[in-house]
Amino acid sequence: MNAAVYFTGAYCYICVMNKALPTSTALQRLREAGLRPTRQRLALVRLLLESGDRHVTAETLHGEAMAAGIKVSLATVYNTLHQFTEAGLLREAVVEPGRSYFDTNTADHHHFFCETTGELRDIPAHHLSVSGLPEPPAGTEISRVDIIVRIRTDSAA
Amino acid sequence: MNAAVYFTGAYCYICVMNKALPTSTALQRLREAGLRPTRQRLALVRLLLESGDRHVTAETLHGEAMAAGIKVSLATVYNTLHQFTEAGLLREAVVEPGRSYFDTNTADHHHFFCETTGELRDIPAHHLSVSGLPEPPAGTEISRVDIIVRIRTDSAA
DNA sequence: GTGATTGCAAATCTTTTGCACTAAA
DNA sequence: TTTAGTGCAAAAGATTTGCAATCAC
Repeated sequence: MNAAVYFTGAYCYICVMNKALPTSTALQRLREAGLRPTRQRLALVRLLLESGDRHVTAETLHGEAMAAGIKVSLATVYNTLHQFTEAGLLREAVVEPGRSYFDTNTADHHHFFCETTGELRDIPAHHLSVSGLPEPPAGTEISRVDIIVRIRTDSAA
Repeated sequence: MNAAVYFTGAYCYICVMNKALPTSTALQRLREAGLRPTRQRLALVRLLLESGDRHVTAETLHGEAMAAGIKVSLATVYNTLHQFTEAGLLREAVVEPGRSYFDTNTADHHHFFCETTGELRDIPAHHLSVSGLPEPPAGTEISRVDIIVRIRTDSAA
């Protein structure tokens, strides 16, 4: 990788990269997904995957990118999140009307959603089991079962 | 109830009412909910509760009201749906980003959601059981568990 | 009458899209 | 080059809000 390529304007891309996912891994992920590794995608993959399971909205990820000095437009963040989701790098979680969360955990799992704070937390699928699921209506097949455990902070009077 | 009160302009409110929930029941529901029984609320309660379990969006309910000759603005439909939900007459179901469904079934239950058609169908809670639910994070309590079984029509090649 | 409710239109918020420009291969 | 990707600003939806007019009590 050529440092010069990533040194743009007022910020040093390398500094951001140092703390993030190794470039090789990020590149590999994009290649596997069949997505051209552009500067923006590379930066977003690293932000997303550098730490463990994460839940972001387009808005929050865009904010992080800005804070890290990465130049990327909100429209591109939206587009990229959807491309990543289609490519299987992310999963979309629908828990609130009017807001989409994207989840870096693509394994089978479920969620705690705190109605008070808006925080989303994973529940590994192996913790849970559902029984008594009725047959899906004729002519349809199950694509996924989502369980959302809605919680709220104890009402401390 | 005074018929004259419900005879407004170009349509006969009574005609609409004949096929719907008895007025007494609709009135009672609103009274129980502490909501002043206005013409619009009365009409919407009846549309919502006249038949069994229903799933509506503000848009679809507004369309039904229009078709039935009931004068009500979309903004009022939105406001009313939320008032009904707060009052426990309805439940909100979040299944798709960018669209809120309201469910006339307020009993404990879950959903099939068809990704192909957008159709929502109830699964009575007694059909299902979930085991292995982890303790909610400290300081929080569970308010509800939502299970969405996402289905799609068989991919007939 | 008096305060709650409604309608309308404008505002807000999230998300998508069109198109000229830029960058990867 | 050649084509994919990006940024911006405008558009598109869904939902909410402000305020004057209207309605229930």
